[in-house]
Amino acid sequence: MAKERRQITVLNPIVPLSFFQQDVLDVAPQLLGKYIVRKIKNESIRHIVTEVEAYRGEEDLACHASKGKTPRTRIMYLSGGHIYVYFVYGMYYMLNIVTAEEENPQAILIRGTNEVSGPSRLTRALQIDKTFNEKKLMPETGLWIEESGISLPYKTTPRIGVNYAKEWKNKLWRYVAL
DNA sequence: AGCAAGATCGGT
DNA sequence: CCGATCTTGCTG
Repeated sequence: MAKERRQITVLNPIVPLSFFQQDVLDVAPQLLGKYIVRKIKNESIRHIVTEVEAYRGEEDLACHASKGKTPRTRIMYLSGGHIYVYFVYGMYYMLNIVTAEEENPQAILIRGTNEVSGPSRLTRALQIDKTFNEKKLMPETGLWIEESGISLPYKTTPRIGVNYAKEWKNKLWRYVAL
């Protein structure tokens, strides 16, 4: 007689797209401690988000949308939960999550996890490139966010690499888990 | 069509 | 501190 086996696979709840459809300054700190999950073939890579930055609207000179709606920035005008990936310095992919409602251009740059430090290292580790651009955070995409039940304490600092952004460079919109 | 700058990283 | 490397948006 076969031994009875119960499959006790405790799944972390998937964070719904609606979570991202609120102001970026509310969403960004809440993202710390959550899992970012990347499924490649049969393997699921799970990192804990530890560092993010908020980019908020056309008036924010550090935000790409400060140039208005262009071929590149139109992704930021989609509803929260869309994925915005862009290419910089000729070699690096940056992963962002769009927030807020449609036509309100905001996004969160994911800068680091418990496994990697630096936004480009993250996309390298999770094998994320421009093919994810404009897709949504969901299992079908191969990239999504899961609840962890943990809310990490954090500090805020100015955003990195945006010294061109006049007074906006001083906004404390970088959130780093302690 | 040409140009300057960029939400970075790794090596001096 | 500096170079790599190429997309993007702006200028003309």
